[in-house]
Amino acid sequence: MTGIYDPKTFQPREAAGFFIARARKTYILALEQELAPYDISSSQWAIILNLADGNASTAGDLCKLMRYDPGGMTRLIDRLEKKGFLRRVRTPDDRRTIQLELTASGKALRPKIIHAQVRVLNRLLEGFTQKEVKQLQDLLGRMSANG
Amino acid sequence: MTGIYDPKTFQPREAAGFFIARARKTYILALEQELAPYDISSSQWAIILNLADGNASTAGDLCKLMRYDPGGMTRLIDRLEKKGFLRRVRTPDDRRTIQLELTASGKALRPKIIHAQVRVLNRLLEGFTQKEVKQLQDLLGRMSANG
DNA sequence: TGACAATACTTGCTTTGGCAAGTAAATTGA
DNA sequence: TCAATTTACTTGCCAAAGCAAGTATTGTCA
Repeated sequence: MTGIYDPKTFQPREAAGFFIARARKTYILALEQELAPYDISSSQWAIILNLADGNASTAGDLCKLMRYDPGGMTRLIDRLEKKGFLRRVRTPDDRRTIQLELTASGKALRPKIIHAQVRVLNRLLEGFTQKEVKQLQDLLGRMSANG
Repeated sequence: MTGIYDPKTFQPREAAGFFIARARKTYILALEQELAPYDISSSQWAIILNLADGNASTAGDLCKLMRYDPGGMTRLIDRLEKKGFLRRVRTPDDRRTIQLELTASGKALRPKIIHAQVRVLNRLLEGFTQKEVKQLQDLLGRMSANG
């Protein structure tokens, strides 16, 4: 079975990798602008959301979920804690793990983040049909599944 | 005209932004593994390629092309120069700009990078038809164009 | 039980990447 | 012409992210 791309004719700036990287950068930059008023960066909002939605409750959970380095996660949480968006809570049953709890101001960020994402995505997906969005997500999902 | 996503029903981990970010991470991680033997990181190979292919010849060119910060670019170039993959060359006609020239070992990286990308992309795109790849690139291209 | 391994997080070191301020050279306009 | 602006790069500062080594706690099994 011959592959999609051939090294002899491969043009980096016309391959899927390039398009993905560029779309991601476009998305991140737009989202950062939307979130600037709330004092959270493009790496911090994902943590807020995952905690708010119950996808994770510890640093370890977040690392697995986001394929993120534990060292970096510790420091990200440090900054979010310092900003008052979450707090670390030790639990007696396992004194190694530290539960993360959003504060009131942390919880208040969720709707702001959701709205920012919706605004940005709806703008970037202007001219797309629902079917095309579904298709895009499906194609990207299949790529990730191959990884 | 109503948008693609609605804040009331929006689920971050099932939206296009999430799929793009995940696919990009999958791609970057796989590519980094392939390129590890050659001592270049995921931000350095793009510079080598763009210089090798004549898409850029100065730091400024690279910044525009990659939407990259000039400060970061200076230091990236520092490291690539220290590794011996390129050199800075002042030209008399405009003494502000600094031409970047790949060394022999820098040029030798191009085919390695191309092959690594092709290997990775062909693996991640396994099960895709040519048409689907084209479609993916088209959808992502339209997103970026909206940005 | 008690040594050893596994788990969960932290810290140090490095690269990456952005912002802002700074320097040097070239361009513009009164 | 020459002061002011623009351009091109550099430097300092910081957040982000990965690797490796370290600490504390829990789990395992001989």
